[in-house]
Amino acid sequence: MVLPRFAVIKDYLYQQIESGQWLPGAAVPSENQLAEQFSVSRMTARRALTELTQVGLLTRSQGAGTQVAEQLPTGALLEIRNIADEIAERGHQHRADVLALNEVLCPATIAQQLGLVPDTAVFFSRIRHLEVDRHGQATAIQLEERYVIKAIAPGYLEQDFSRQTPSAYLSAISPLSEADHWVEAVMPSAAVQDWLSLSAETPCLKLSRRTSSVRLGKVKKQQQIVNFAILYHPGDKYRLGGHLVTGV
Amino acid sequence: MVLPRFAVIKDYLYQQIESGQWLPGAAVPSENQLAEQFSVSRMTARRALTELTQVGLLTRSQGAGTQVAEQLPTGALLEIRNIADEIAERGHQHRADVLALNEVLCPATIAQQLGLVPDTAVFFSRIRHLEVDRHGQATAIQLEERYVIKAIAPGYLEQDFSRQTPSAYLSAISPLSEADHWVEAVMPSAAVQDWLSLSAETPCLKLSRRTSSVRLGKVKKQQQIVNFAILYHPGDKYRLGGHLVTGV
DNA sequence: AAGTGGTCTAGACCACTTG
DNA sequence: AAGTGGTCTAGACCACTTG
Repeated sequence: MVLPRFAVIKDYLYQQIESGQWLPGAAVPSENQLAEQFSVSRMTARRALTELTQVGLLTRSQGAGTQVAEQLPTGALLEIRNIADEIAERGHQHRADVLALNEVLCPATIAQQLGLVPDTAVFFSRIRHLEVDRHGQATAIQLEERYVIKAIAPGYLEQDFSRQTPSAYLSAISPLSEADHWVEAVMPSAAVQDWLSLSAETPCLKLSRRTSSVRLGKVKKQQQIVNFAILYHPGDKYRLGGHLVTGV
Repeated sequence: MVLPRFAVIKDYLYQQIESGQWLPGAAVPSENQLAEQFSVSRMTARRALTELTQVGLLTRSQGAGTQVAEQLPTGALLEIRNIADEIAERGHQHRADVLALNEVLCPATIAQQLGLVPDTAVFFSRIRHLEVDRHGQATAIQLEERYVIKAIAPGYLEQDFSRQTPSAYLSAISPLSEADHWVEAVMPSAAVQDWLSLSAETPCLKLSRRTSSVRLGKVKKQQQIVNFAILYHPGDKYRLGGHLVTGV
């Protein structure tokens, strides 16, 4: 197995750091030093340094040099999957019941998230997502409540969300987006219990998400809040899973 | 504001995709075509393509060309922060009470996570993390139960975990690591209620994490499971927050 | 056979930080 | 003033996919 030259240098740097030979904050050889040491061009040495910087192992600054990054295991990441994909991956069927799809006056708490004044008219959808197994047994695993800025998706109320999820529809409309989200453990309200067929003692995983559409300008980034969604999951039937480098 | 040439090309490609002019799966101009179109060298055009590929906007394959990536908003990410950092960021004090620090015979459920046979001896720690505000008011926000492979950290039982978190200690010992984790909503057991001073009706956010130490070999990656941790958080006093591109 | 992306070179000029 | 990283060029050779 022949590694490209830049990969050989990456390996070398990686080993020095992983083994603890180079501690966080330590100076790393410069592009020119590595180029000479490995008999490659500066561009090749540079590539090794750049790629390790991109994954967070090194920090670089013009004029000052390259260092081993501080505090590698700062934060781990949890992946939030699309509910329909997740179900499909388990080889099960996804079914969506549209419980509500209308225009509402935005409650104050939601208005705050959307950057609107309370009682502004917004589109609202409430959808129950069910997982149907091979025997036809259906289990409710997510209740989705979504508030959408009207101007963003004028045709929202005309969609058939039992066929395409609101998420898929909105993605198609504003392809690239940015999201803030957070997770809490809550006891379900009587209404949520009813919609998800839960007992009063089952806690829920509540995922809140605010999405913005992003447009990269020449100078600055323009953001436009698109929607706010609250996703409830039965605590005993759903997990948010993840996998990523770093974190103990 | 003068953008570097590769950034101008990135902007152009980004706009084509963001505006929907180029749909997922569509062919993107080749390196040579872009080089000519923007009057730059192939390496510069290549850089624009490479960087957009790294963030997942494009897919490339040797011989076949470059395409707009399918299913951009596939999964969002949630960041899991280190509890001590999080508290410090809010300008509060972190306090850790070591409730247990000893050697135990590994319960079957934990053994399965660690890849051990049940009843193997492992190190165990149970720590209560508290947030102390400006008025000296302390609130328990995390109960950490951790099972550590003995060979990985022989000195584990001698550490003072009220001063340095187990996470920080283990990071120092095996600098680079990889983790699987998942989040659930659960009702706390009587013991957990007691340790976190919770009422019986408060649900908990339960974060489970299995960490492996990783060594990149020339040919394959070697993994070594390091520890398994369960972190309980009061549902009404704690949120897992995140922010990242993609996802509606 | 022609075109694509992947690797690599030996130069260049620049902005920046450091002694 | 010397060294660093950031950008860029005009070439080269290669493995690979496609008509």
